Amino acid sequence: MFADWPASDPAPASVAVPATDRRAARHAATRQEILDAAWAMARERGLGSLGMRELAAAVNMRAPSLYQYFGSKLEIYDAMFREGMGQALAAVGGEVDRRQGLDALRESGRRMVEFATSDPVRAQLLFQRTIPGFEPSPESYAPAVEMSGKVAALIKQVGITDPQAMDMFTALMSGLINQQLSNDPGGTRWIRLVDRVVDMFLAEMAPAT
Amino acid sequence: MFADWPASDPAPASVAVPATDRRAARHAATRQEILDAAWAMARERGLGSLGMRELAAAVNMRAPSLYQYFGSKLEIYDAMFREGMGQALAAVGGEVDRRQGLDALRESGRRMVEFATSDPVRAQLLFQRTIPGFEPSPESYAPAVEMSGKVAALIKQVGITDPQAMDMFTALMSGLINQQLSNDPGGTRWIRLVDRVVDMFLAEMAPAT
DNA sequence: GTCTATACATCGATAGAC
DNA sequence: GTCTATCGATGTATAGAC
Repeated sequence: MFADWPASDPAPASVAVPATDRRAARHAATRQEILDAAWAMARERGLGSLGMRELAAAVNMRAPSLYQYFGSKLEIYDAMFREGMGQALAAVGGEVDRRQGLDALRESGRRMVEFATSDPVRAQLLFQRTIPGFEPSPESYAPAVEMSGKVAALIKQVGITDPQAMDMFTALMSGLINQQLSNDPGGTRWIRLVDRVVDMFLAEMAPAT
Repeated sequence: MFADWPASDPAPASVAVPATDRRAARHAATRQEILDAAWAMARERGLGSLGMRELAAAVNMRAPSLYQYFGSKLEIYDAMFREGMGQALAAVGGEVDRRQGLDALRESGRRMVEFATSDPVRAQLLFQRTIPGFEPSPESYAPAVEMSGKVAALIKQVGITDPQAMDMFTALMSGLINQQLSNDPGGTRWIRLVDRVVDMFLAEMAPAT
C-alpha cells in the first residue's frame, strides 16, 4: 500500500519520456540522481538556496540539461515533495498498521514527530509553505491525504468520537515538531514530550479509557 | 514598557544618520514609509518575493536610493522583524499585565494565537526561519526574549512548577497557530480550540486547581 | 545629503548547434 | 541528449548630478 510512491518513480507527464524501455529506465535513473543531489544540496545550503547551475555541476552537467528531466526548478521541488510525502506515509503508516488501539495512536504520534524532526529541510518543504511560488501538485500531495485518513481512523478506532479530536491531535504533534525544529534543532527537548502530550490528549478526549 | 520598540525607531548604526534633528526626523519618516510599503508588498506577493526595484517604485524611488535607508535587503527584513516582534510583545504582554492567574494565562494564549494568525506574512517572518540568509539581529530578537519571560512568569504565577510546562505551553500554542495558518488560512478552525487546549494543559499541569 | 544612472554578477530559463 | 550562448530579471556597488 505504501509502495505506490517509490523513490524511483517515473517522470511526470510534464517532461517527455523516451520511447524505449531502455531509455526510459536510464532517464528515470538520471532523474533520481538529480533528485538525490538536490536533497544533498538543500541540506547543505538551505532549501531555498538551490541553484540550477550548482545542482547541474553536482551531477556533471550544465544547467540547461536539467530541463530535460524537470520542466522548471519548481518541478524539482515538487518531485522532492512527492518523495518526502511518500516517506512520511511510510514512516507513520507502515508500523502503525501492525498495532492496535491506544498503542497504535501513541506510536503514530511518536513516528510523526520523529520523522519530521529527523530531517529539518524535508520538514520545511513538506510542512511549511516557504518556497516562493511553490505549491505541491495534487499528485504529490496525495500521500498527505492518505496519511490524514489513517490518523483519523486510528482516532476513531480508540473510541474517540469528538469531531475536534483530529484537529487537536494534529495541532499537538505539529506544535512539538515546530518547537523542536525552531528552538532546539538536532536536540530532543520537545521530542521527549510526545508521549506525555499524547496522554494528555487521551485524557481530554477519552477520560473513561 | 512596550514603548521601547516604536514603529518609528531611528535607523540602526549600519546606515549613516544625518546630523541635524530636522534631517534625522525626515530620514526616519522615509525609512518608515519604506517599511510600510515593504509590509504591503510582502502581504500581496509573498514574503520571499520582495524586490528592491518594485519596493522602491512603491515609494517613488529607484532601487539604489533604498540603500540610503537600509544597508541591504536583509536589513529591511530585520527592521520588519523588529517591528513585528514589538507588536507581538505588545499584543501578548499588554493586556495580560492587567489580569491575574488562570485568566491571564488563558488570555495570553488567546492573544498569541490571534496575533500570529491575524497576519500570516508577519507570522512567517517572526516564527519560521524561511528567508535564505536572514537571521534576526540580537536587538531585533530582544522582544521575543522578553515575551518568553512574561509567559514563564504567568505559568509560575498560577502555581505550576513543572519544568516542562513552559515548553509544553509554547508547543501547544505553536501547533494551533501552525495548523491554522497551513490548513485554514483566514478561518477559525484551530483558533476556536485555544480555550479548550489551554484547559487541557491546565488539567495536566495543575489538576488540583 | 538625496537621489539617480549605470554597471556588474548571478539567477532561472530558452534557442539552437552538434 | 548535451552543449554554448544568451535573455531578462534580480540584488547591489559606485560615481556623480542636483
